[in-house]
Amino acid sequence: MEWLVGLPSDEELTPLSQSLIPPELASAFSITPEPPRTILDVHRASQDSAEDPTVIEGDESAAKDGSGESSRKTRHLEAVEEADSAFRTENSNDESSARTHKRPRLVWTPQLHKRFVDVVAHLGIRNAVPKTIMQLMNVEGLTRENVASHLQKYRLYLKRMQGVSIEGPSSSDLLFASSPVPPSLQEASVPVPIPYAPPPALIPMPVIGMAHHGHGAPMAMVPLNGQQSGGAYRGYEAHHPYAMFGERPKDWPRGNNFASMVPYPHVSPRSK
DNA sequence: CTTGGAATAT
DNA sequence: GATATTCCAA
Repeated sequence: MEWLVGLPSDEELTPLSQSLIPPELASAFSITPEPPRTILDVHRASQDSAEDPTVIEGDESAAKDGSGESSRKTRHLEAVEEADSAFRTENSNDESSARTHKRPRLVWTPQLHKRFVDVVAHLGIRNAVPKTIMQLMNVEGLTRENVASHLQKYRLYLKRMQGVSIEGPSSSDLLFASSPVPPSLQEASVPVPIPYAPPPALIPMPVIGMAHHGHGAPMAMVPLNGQQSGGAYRGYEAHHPYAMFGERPKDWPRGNNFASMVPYPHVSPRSK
């Protein structure tokens, strides 16, 4: 197991599912355009690409399946796989024609959120708007409103952070804490290569195949020692894969003096 | 006609 | 709480 030492952690590894060849470039060379990854693909790849050695070695701990598997290299994916798709399995009826039918509720898994944060960070808050973020994330099925909604919440999270800096990440901040945003939300208007989706530029940059090692089994991660004793940590087991956003600050812009905000910039007389 | 985003709804 | 949807002004 010594060989594990020094290997990049899961977070440090190059995110999978990044298009190595820009669409334009691909088409120019008659290369079959690489289809955008499905959220499910991302996850599958994440877990499947390389089972965590520590887990493969007959360590059943990861397979909290509990369905009594014998000592074997259990592909604890069957159970997980389905349950882990970002979109909740809805009606098996595939009649849905993109329109006319509402999509299943999106689940912002750590993987997805990671991409989101990366993109936002690379864009800089100024340019980080739903549409752009969505495009750069390059995840099939992801809609603008999906991103918009998440972004809205993400901003709230950021706001809370700058407020009280000396505040240990609460148990529920796990997800966000795992993919911290560059404290200086500097904008990178200058194209810092965003792995996930190549910008519409035709600049053939040398691309070398990179074998990404897989992904460990961070899923089993659990709030470190102690934490909040009282609050039972149900986490993904009961509800969501991870707690994304932390709890709200004890007291925030309630009737307090936050002069910067205007009473009602939005509301207008509904005279129609 | 499209998009960002706060407010609201589920 | 997490996401979705509504709604209006840019």
